[in-house]
Amino acid sequence: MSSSADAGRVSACAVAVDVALLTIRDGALAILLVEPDTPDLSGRWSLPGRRVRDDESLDDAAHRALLELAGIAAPGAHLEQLRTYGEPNRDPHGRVVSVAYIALTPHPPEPRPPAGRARFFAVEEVGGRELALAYDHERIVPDAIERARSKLEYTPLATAFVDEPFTLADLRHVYEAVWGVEVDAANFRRKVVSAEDFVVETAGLSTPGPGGGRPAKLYRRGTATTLHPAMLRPR
Amino acid sequence: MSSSADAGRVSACAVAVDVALLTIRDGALAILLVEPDTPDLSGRWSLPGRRVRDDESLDDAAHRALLELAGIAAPGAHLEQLRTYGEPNRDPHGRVVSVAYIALTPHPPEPRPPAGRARFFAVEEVGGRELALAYDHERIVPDAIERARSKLEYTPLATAFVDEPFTLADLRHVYEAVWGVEVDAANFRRKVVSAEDFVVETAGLSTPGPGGGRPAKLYRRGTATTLHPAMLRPR
DNA sequence: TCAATAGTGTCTTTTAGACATTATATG
DNA sequence: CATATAATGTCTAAAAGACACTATTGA
Repeated sequence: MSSSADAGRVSACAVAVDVALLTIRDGALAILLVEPDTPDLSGRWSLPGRRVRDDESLDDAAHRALLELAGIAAPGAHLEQLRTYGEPNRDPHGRVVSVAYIALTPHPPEPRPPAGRARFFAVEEVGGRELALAYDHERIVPDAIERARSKLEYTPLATAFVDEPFTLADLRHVYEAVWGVEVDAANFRRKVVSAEDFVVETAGLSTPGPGGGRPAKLYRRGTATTLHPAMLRPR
Repeated sequence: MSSSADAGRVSACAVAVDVALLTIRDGALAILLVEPDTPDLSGRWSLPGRRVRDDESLDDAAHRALLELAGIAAPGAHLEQLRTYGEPNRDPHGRVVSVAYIALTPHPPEPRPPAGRARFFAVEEVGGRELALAYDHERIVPDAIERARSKLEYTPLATAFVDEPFTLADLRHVYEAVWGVEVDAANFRRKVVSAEDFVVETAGLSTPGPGGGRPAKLYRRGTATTLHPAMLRPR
């Protein structure tokens, strides 16, 4: 919007970003949380967040939050806005409007926080009572999880959780981990290969595990941005 | 996020809201634009936007922008965040982070701007060259339109464009206006009534127009938040 | 009556889902 | 050989879409 016209009661108002970094760990959806070493927060874990600098884009601030608070450089991770949380009293330190992001990455990059602690939690643990989150992150985290779950339905975003090249079993395990349900391998295969440009077949084959098994074809990400038809989760 | 820890190059940084108010006008999707009376913007139209006050929620600021810049009080309108636009140089007056909203309302409420001009444009006109938008609103407007189009698919949001009670023809005209396609009345009816809690039938009947015609059953909004199955637009 | 609009029936195609069968690897 | 995993085939049910048909109004 413009400026000049409306003076009003507009004063210092901070803009921050909070990042929900999601990954697949031990077959389950996991989220990165940090424990600030500041004494005033009674050991509550929170999403990594930083104030946005004057010369920095919101996306850049999100990457910086991951780097400075968890030691994670994830330049290739999928990063997208979740929504902006701006209730006047959401932060006890003053008015802070926070742009929340979700970031998706394959495998857990090991957190190396310069201060405090940082680790991945299975999302199942986060809902419980024993893990209290700071600020309004109790609201942001479920929003982030639901966003990931629903975007797997109508976008090819599941591929952001696997390294290339990948097998269709790898991709299916992503859906199973994020949705928390079993997916029929045969029907899954048909839907993935029939959805236009979701994945592209390579010439390679996977090497079977120690117990044997037929080698699987290897695939790479396709160019699609939405899935036709969608991969709907069971209702 | 927190505060105290990171000082950095964080300074004055304004937060604003911009609102894309969408409605159905003359059978087409229309958007509200305002023409600021400030001389420095060379007559470019823009979305109504306001800076967010210290004591005000983002949603409240969105309503205030509609009221102060277009004279439209739409307390019942559907209001939801679109996304936040925060590139460092998006506003020539300085760093302004803008939380964009979409608002959906039945019929065009007549704009009565206290200053400048405000009117609805069919969204088809906005893409053209003769209507230049200020700031980065050229990006926000297509995002808003696409959001409305896709939300009609998997949410009952079409009902936000009609007054209650409404006929299924009214609702179908919303889909046709927003998507810009014709929708088969028979199949549309079947899908709407079979989608759980999309609409609820009332006892009333509509009064036919001057040319006659069978009176239509009247419906109200149901309680669903998502549609099962979805109302997919033609590909 | 006719024109106009609402609502139902029916048929075909597409998609989803359950589950059996075949293919190719290891030990 | 048995076991494990990948890939295909088959059948049924659900949903989408085209379109004919019936129902109820005004003129």
